[in-house]
Amino acid sequence: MSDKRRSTRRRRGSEQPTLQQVADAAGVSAITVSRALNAPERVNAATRIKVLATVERLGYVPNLVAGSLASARSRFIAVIVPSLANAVFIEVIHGLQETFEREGYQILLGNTDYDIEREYQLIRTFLGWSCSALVTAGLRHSEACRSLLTHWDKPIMEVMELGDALDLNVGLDHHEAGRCMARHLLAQQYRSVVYVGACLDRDYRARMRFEGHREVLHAAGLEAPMIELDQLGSLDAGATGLERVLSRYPSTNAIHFANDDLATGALLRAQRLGMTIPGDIAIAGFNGLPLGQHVTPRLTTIRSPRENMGRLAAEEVLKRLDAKRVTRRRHDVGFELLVGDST
Amino acid sequence: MSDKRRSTRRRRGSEQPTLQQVADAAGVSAITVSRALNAPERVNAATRIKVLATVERLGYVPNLVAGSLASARSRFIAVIVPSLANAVFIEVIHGLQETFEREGYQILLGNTDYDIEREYQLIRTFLGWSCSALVTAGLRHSEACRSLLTHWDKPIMEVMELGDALDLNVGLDHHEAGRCMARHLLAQQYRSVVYVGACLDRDYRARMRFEGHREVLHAAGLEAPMIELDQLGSLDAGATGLERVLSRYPSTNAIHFANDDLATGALLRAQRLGMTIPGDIAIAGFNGLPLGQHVTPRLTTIRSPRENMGRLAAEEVLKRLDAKRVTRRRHDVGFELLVGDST
DNA sequence: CGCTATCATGTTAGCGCTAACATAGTTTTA
DNA sequence: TAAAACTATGTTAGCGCTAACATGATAGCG
Repeated sequence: MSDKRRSTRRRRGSEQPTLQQVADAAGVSAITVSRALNAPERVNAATRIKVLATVERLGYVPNLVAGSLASARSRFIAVIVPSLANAVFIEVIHGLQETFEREGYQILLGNTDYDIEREYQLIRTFLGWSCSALVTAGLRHSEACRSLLTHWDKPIMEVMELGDALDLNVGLDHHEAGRCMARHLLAQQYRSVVYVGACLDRDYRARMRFEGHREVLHAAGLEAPMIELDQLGSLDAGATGLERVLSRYPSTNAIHFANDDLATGALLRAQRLGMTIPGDIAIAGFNGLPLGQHVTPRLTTIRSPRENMGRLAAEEVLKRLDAKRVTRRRHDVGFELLVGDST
Repeated sequence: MSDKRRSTRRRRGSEQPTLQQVADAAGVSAITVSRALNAPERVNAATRIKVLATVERLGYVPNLVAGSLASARSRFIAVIVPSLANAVFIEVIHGLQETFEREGYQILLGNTDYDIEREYQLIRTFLGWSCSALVTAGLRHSEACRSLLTHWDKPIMEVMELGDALDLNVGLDHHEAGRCMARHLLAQQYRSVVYVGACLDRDYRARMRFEGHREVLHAAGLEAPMIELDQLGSLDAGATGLERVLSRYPSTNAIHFANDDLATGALLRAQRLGMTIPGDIAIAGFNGLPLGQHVTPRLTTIRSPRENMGRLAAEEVLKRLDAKRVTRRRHDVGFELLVGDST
């Protein structure tokens, strides 16, 4: 029970060298190696070169877990999206990833499948990873989630939509987008317009667009019928949507779809059925995905700056992380009506 | 310099309670709280309930970084793909994510943009996070990357293609897929067939398919011209591809595209140009994306079981992590020729 | 030439958690 | 009924790294 009581009872998964071993091999202290790697300017050039050579020689890979624990911060950014099936989120993620990776941050990606409870679970887990910031899609969260986040002191970025955000906000006004398309359809003299969406309780931004749409139609003294599909945005669902409109509202002359996937699915189905667009029926979408611009007739839609939204969101978060500089909290990335030949 | 020399000099970002605080509040030791959370069956039911109630009451969120350091393993799975722009990888990721998340693993997603050096960098970083396993797309890696990985003792899964893998392998035979489609085109009596791909040096699986294709055409005594685009799979690139074929090989009667995006882009462009498919020109793709099945004529393509591939890969990795059970190392998920109306 | 300022590096003490061993209480077994 | 086996919980010692402070060397200054 003397000094002999050494501590050999330790695991050690692989035989990865540690910082200390690099330090010993280089003839410096551990902290110098740490600094040579993480804050090179704080180390004399000659020492730095010697240390980095040793790092190379031993094949040292820093244990980021240990580093994060010691410094109480990781270079993780939690990113939470409601779906991976939708190209929109992929592009936003892409914009985020590019920008964050350039600064050495790693994205932790979570997918809620449009389930607000799942968001809470994911956020809990992510907080446990000492993320440097959180980027999440949307402004609606569960109560538990809100209270968790209000006690959190790192940047929180809510993207996609605009409104009363917890912290930072980059997005666009979905009500206004819905109004915009409805006005366009009315201006084109369509009077019998159906809105078709999918799972609007979960994809509530699509519902917001519907509300804008309905407002405009009501203001013009028109009905605003709506059909809700139970399969989230897909070409298949769009085809189903078209058929349902045709059987339920046969006199319809325009369909306003909640997104481009649905709209394109409907457009392709209509063509397969031998219908003329926009002669027999006009079709409009939302998102401005490339697909809609490749079909003939080109789809009338609303383009949202998706990758840009990701990039801007990342930049704003980075600004905050850098200097805690006070930045504008809300950024409206806007949208653009893209008039194709389908309306 | 007596006992007074207490350690108050510690940061502590947010006022998150620690395991110890939960333990104190619940009147047990820290390890009991740890067990109540991570191995509930090792704690008496009454104690467990008491502890979990305290956890709830204090809003305790486990510090996963500390846990990972102490246990030398994180519940991270590194996943590396060459692109997010391609729906194929999204679907594989989806399959992986679903399966891994169910078992409480978190995916660390890396995107190489088809750059093999970038893969090495990403893997280095990911190893630093003590990932439990690595899933990467493809069998080709840089030398540095190979040597890094051969010294790593956790499961490595290479997906998408089949062959001489480092460890586990789930994929399909791209040479054979190329051959399969070429045989189909020959069987349909097309004799002047061009292969169109994009960035085949980076997307080398597309090149493998081309090689299979060429093999079959040569065996039939035919030329196998190829056009390489410099923009990765997109509808736009496909349209360009079509135009380039028409101008360079005007007598072509079938185009074998490296993937469905290209093929569909070409098909839609052909239609816009007023061409008949397959009358004027036949078009074939690869992947079996839904899009290709919604256009008219339906695209002839090869369906790969994408989500399945992700799911199977994840399951095999999990088996390994669970029990180190010896599993089959190589799984051929196969593919299926989907004869549409475009050939 | 003593004083402070700056630079380069080192020492110490944890970050919050869990593995491994230790201990006490309870049940089983021969 | 004592030893063995199991159950429930605790104690101890780090995991590998970095923050904060400490130290020593050199430079700058009037």
